[in-house]
Amino acid sequence: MLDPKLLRQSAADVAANLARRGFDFDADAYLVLEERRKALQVETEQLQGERNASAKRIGKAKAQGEDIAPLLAAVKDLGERLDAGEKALQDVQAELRDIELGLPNLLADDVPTGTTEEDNTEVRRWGEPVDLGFAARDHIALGEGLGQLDFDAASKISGARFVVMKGPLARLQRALIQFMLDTHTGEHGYTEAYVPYLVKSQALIGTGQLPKFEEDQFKTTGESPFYLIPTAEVPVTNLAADVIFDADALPQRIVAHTPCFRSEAGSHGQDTRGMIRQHQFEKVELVQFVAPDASMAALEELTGHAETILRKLELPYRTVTLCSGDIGFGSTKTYDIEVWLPGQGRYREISSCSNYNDFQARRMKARRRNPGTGKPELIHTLNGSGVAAGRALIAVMENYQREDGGIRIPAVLQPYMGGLTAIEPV
RNA sequence: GGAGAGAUGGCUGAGUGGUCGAAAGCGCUCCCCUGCUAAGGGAGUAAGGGUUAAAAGCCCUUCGAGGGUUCGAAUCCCUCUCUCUCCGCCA
Repeated sequence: MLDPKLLRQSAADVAANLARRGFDFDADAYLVLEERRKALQVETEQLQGERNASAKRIGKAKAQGEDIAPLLAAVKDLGERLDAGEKALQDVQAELRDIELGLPNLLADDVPTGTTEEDNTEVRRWGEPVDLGFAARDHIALGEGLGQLDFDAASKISGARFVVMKGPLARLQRALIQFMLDTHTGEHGYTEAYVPYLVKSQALIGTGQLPKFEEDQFKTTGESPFYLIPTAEVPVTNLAADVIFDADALPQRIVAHTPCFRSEAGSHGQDTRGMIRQHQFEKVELVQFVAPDASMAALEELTGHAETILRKLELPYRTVTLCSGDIGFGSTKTYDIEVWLPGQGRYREISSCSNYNDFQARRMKARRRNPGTGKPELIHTLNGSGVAAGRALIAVMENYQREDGGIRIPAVLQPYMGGLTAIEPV
């Protein structure tokens, strides 16, 4: 959510910024509504003040044994006027809130303007795509060739966009997850967290998936349904909801491994084969709570933490700044890390690292005490994949494949694989 | 799943219809005093919002959440959520 004060005072500037995203914010309509809110609120609060004053008067009169009948008569119609005013005010405020919850975050100045991923700008590249010396297979051919990746079995059980893994390949994903968690906790100062995978709607409102992206979520039935988390960002970031951190409590860095559930509404036809885009996948997520002036530096740092994983795995990657048309709803600036996939002959997203500044914090009332004034102020939140485990598995398979269909195990993963150095074809 | 108890400010904890945003203690901040010295005294100390260019001031809201009764609700009524205790069941 954007600062309502900013919306009131600089609606046109906000509209101009959001226009870079291709988002149309009707500033004039908002301001009209805002004027109405102002009038109604002033009026309603005045009536409330009257009610409070007269109630006090009646109380005093009664205590002194005076006749309160005339006082009661004087406030006879106050209740009705107050009810009407409060109702009208509530309606306008709800309308304003609906608009505000639907507004994306303001873009940082250095976010490139563009419309599609073609317009993202590369900021750095690490490693060189390896020349395998033979025709690279994709992860599907490799996994099925090993008999350890089974899309048919998954489809029988759950349908499209699921996978069953078996044997060393299943273990390899687990190894990747353990390796990532250990690296982030051991070397990058993150605290590991285990969190719920089912959350209330309020949590998704806090991080920005709701109300706008309802159709992307899986949810349970019932009167107050649970939502399946689309990313650990949701439960982890909401740890800061309604919290006022002590002045010296930030930054906080939290890492969590969770499965992620996405309906992939609107992505029909995209990546239908293989396990690039699944309804269920594993991810290690990095989240940071930082002081308001520290978030841009933290974004660089967090992106570096994710990159470290790929470097240790010796997977070639490039890092891009998402352009205004490709960046996510709540982010002010996002780096995507794209890993080289020989089977596809191109770089594919394996991590997305975003600075939300106070956008999520305002929605979930995540604050800290300002060290100077002692007053509460909104913190900044960041998150990034560190990294997507399913896609990391694909990357390892395709980059470490041998001509015979076997897969070498990256050195850093071997301890997690019981010393295994390769997955051998049968 | 059954029975019971509870939810108040950073914490402990009073408060069963009015002068209560809320006693007292602890903690914290500032000031003063000081060889009864890991002491004493004083003042301050919730959050959000409106009005304002901003501040001050003034006002509004909030005692788990929502609804109701009332001129007036922390206090009465209803619904819900959560926590704790006991029983049952269970990874």
